[in-house]
Amino acid sequence: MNAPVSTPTSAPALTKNQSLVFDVLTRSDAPMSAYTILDRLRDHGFRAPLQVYRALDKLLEFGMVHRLESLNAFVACAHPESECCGKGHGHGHGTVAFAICESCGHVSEFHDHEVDHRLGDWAKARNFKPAKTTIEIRGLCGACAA
Amino acid sequence: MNAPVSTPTSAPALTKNQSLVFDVLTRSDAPMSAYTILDRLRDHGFRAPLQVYRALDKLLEFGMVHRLESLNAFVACAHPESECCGKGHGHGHGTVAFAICESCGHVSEFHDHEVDHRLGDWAKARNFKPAKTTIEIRGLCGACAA
DNA sequence: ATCAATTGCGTTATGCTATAACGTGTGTCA
DNA sequence: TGACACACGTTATAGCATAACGCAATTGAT
Repeated sequence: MNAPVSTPTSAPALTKNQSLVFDVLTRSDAPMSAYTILDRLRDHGFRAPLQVYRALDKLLEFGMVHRLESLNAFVACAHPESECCGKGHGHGHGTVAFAICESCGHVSEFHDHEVDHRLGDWAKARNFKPAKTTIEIRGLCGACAA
Repeated sequence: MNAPVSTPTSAPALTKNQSLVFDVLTRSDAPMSAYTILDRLRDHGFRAPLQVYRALDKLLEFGMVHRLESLNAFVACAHPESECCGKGHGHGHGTVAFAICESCGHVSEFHDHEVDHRLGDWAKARNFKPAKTTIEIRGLCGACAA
């Protein structure tokens, strides 16, 4: 009863908890902390942080959700589906960057090949093997800076 | 008695607590959490986290210490003193990037003009006003990847 | 000189973020 | 059918960070 339910889509099948967490994040305009997600899902039977963290772990693994390190919060991935520069396997993009507005909370997700390459070159020159790269710009978005 | 003590150097004068925290970070090979710093300084009279956090806030403000967002930890700034590309005011560098080895914990701090520019251009094109940019690459350093 | 503003400090209490450790149920597949 | 993998639920605990109080010392304008 707790196994993932297969769907007609190409995306990985999500379990009930994973779907609930993903839906909440998708509907949100701003990043959400795990505990805020938990509160949103109390009516759906969520009682403990682990239920959220376990779902988030899987969603992160699937590339459907990103963690914002400077905020200790999470956002649904903004890439529609099959964006540019897949890494070969199914899910998609390479390193992604975020611009986070400290006034309205809005987050813009973007990708820059050149930045990716420069960081990759730096690593290669030093035999550093990157596993995960975080790029987050905090500041004021156009609307709030006006 | 708690005021900063002036020194013959050009760096900002540090208070006793600030010096203690900075010294501990400087001597460390790896990033340290605030609570680890606290434990190292119990013998010097530190009793509470706030003593550490307050010192860290100032050191961050002075640009003498960096916070690693993906680790919730802190490192002393590796820039000797007057590196390239100061931002006009005294303390120094623009955006800095970190390569963090997940095996040995070593952190390399570096700067890349090109990356800076690309991210700056992205922001400018969207009227986004950057306040602070975080770039952290986690992976395996040359020594550990071998 | 003196008073107000500022800054650093110490303490207690609290809140937010994340994981350990245990046991249950279910689907898969040899 | 039994071993395995995986999702789940629960309780407890660990780790990171700040609020709110009050005191001491320095600064600097009057």
